[in-house]
Amino acid sequence: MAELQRHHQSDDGARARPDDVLVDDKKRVKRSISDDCISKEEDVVKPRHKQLKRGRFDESMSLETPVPHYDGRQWRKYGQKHINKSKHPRNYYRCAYRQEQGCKATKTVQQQDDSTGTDHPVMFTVVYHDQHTCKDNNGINLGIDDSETNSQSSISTISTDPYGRETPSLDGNKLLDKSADLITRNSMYEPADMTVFEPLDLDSWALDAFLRFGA
DNA sequence: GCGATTTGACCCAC
DNA sequence: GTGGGTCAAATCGC
Repeated sequence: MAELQRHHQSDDGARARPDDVLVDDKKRVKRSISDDCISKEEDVVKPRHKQLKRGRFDESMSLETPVPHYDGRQWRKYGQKHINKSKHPRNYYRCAYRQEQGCKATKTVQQQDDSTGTDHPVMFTVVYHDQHTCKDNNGINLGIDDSETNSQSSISTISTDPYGRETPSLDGNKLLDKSADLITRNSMYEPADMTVFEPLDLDSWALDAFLRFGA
């Protein structure tokens, strides 16, 4: 179904973009300009954010979950990338409150290659980077620092459990809704077999996610 | 119309 | 040189 929709969309997209060539041309022009006059362009166009790559993150935690989106946070997708030797693309999400509150939390979600069989629920590897420094809409700090009480409060505030179908009390939780919904439907009655790969250096944010999935 | 998502390009670490 | 994380314009959907 999702596949059909995707095809449908891409078909639509192909049809609905009579100016594809134009767009490409624009991009090409833009690129060639920047190639030709790099320094000049950089003066005019706002400089690209410094892109820090590997080793950027001080903290990260990975886990396997059939419901990568139900972690009680609001995430905004900012990228998708096909990863070498991996069947499925990796999706990149950052905290929805990044702009408002400067929350640096990000996560990557990648479907596992061997999870496409009918016997097992679709499993995703979710890697969380950095910690939430944001507060949710209720002004409750979803971030870390005070570990126990904080994780408690966030759990009680956002009683999210894919199996209980209680989602965060954010009516505008459109973020990630469709895919999350799909994924959840696919797997909501399956046991969540969670594996934490890293030593459990559980800050509350990690603990929060961990508890949420019924570790 | 606005906000979210998609997607190709860019850029840096390895 | 390659892989992978991020950006940002274009597009989509409500």
